[in-house]
Amino acid sequence: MAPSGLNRERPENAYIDGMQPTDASLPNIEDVARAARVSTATVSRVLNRPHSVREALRLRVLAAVAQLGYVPHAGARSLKLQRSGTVGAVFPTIDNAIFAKAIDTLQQRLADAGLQLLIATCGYDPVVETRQALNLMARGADALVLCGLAQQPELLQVLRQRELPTVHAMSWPAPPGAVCVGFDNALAIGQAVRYLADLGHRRIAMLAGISRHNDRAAARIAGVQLALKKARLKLAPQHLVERRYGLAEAREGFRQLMAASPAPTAIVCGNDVLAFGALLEARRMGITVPRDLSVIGFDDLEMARHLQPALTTLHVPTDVLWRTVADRIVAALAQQPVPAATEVEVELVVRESSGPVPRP
Amino acid sequence: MAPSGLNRERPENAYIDGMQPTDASLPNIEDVARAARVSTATVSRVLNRPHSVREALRLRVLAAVAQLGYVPHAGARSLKLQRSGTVGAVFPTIDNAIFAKAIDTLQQRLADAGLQLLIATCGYDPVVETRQALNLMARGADALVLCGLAQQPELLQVLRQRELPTVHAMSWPAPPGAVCVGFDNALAIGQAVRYLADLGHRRIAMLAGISRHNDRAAARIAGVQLALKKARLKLAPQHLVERRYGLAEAREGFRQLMAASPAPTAIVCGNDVLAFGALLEARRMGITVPRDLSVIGFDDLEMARHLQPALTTLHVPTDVLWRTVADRIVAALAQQPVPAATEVEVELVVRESSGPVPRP
DNA sequence: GCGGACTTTGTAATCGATTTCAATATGATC
DNA sequence: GATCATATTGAAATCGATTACAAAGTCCGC
Repeated sequence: MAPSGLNRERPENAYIDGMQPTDASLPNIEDVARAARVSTATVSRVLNRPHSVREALRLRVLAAVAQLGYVPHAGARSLKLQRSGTVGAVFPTIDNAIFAKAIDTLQQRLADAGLQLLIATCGYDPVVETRQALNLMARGADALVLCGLAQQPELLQVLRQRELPTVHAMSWPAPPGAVCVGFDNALAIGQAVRYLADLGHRRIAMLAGISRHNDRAAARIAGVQLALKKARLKLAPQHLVERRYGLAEAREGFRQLMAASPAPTAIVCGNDVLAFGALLEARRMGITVPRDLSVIGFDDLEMARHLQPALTTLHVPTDVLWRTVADRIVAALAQQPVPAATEVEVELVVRESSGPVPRP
Repeated sequence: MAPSGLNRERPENAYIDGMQPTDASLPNIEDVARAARVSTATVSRVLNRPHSVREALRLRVLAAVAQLGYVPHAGARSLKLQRSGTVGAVFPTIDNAIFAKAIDTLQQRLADAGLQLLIATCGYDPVVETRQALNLMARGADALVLCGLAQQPELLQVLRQRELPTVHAMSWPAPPGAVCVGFDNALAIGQAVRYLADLGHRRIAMLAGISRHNDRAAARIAGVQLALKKARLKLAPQHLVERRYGLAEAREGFRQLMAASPAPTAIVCGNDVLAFGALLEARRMGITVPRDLSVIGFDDLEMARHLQPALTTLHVPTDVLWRTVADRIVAALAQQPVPAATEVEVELVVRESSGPVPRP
């Protein structure tokens, strides 16, 4: 008799091969036609324009479809129709709530129009972005969504050559010939600077994202500089720090800014993740916000209103923005005219992390 | 002379149609063959097994490809090859860092194997999950990734019928015939309960996710109940609250738990988002964690270690888990044997949000 | 019962890439 | 230089769905 231990074989050791793709070919339209005793043309019509087939036949066909578990072959379909029903999007990363929300919205809105979203990420690297975009094209994407305007020229050229409908999101305006939905990053962040200056702040610093290869991050820095200039102030070199969009990096960058002399009385951050890091580190360092220091973010992630102190930040209407992106894609694929540039409004939301200059 | 205002036409009003799909058909393999004065077979070989073509010809073909901007038609390719190089995944949502990370890892790992990830979301609704999965299949997905084990039977049946390689992530073990990579949610959360009980807590409450249609949320509740029972305790009805995974919902649920009498001295949360909400609301209510109350999360999102107090939570090795999921898919598509169930280890990480029972 | 108008259905060509099989070129050997 | 083995290349069939066009069926009034 076998030792009972054999019955307790751990699942890790159980290899299964039922998961492998079979060689048993799937039912095709011809199988369905045969089963329903009609032609393949009729089957196709039942599936695509049901109303054009007499009810009796239609039901017979549908029964056959259900019985065989028939699913039309997407490849064959896209070959004949010359479109895949697929839209590609390249994001810098997915690991930031602002992009996660974007994907969520985009995906749902496209799905409503019968389109499937293909996603790729490039880690803020334009070379990878180009590769990913070409890859999506090769996979048959009918249209493309890209973030910002800092793509490689060769990619833009291929897109133009193939006349592939493309939308640039999150930047505005777009160069001639391009379609964009977004906002003016420089102008938007200027609101925060003006607000701080009006409160009496004179030593305003910036905790920025990495500006290289990122037109939005760069525009936000430029926007801060411009707004400071208008307020007859300037961004001291030691008051500008660029860091990756991560909490740990943000905390480190914050420490560096606060070590500057003179220390800033307000910090404008390149996005909310950086601002979260700033708030967290301020707390750890015993700096009370907003009494000792004002902190302002950009994006208005959900967490912003929940933190204590609640974060003053620039509210980006992510939902509207990405719904609009989806609408532009849908319109273009339906051969409808598309506005070249669409601006969404970014507003300063004053919460608890900002206030008047501290009394020395 | 035209008024200068005309030059300032706002971009919003500029409609462009260069974005529309053209009728000018794209170059196909035949065009390339003609341009390179070879047969289509040779072009195909250059692209798929370059080594089998003499260098002179290969270069001529590659030049033609580059010159025409030729990209193989994915549909035609998948039609002939009977595979699309595409993997579908249905996630409950993308708007939770745990899934965002998952997608990130999965996408990258699959890309390394030359596979493109197709993503759909179902909002924790199994009916939508089925629809999305079928949709992905119709789009030609060669394999599928699903979350948990609570799929509708009809979906599982279709998957089995088509013998489509499928991996269930985040649960363990799997029923016979299924492949899973995950962990035992009940056992994992039991660690947190035992730890609290050992610290002397007797009134332990749970802020859970919605358990309906979510085997993982349900298992976590069951795990808490089981572990409490082992510690000769039980989960009072007023000490169990289910809420959607959102900060606002979590805060509200937390208030309800703290209003119970007697109030709990520790709260185990269904995931980190709920725990974040609990910490934030505790602070707002003037409850000091961990002095007055212990809070434990589940997932170990990046934010967990950064909050103050840093969150004690169950660390889920997201990276390993999803890399393994990708590896299973890749192996299955390569006709290699695949372990039916793979367990990853979930460990309690004690930080600052938990401690001994408060002295009354 | 028949012509005409309209509906419904089927036949067969087509989309673009891959690959089998056969033909041709190349090189090695004596 | 002839022969054979090997390396390259090309012609044509094939994958599965859609649809133009033709054929067949249906319905109507007279």
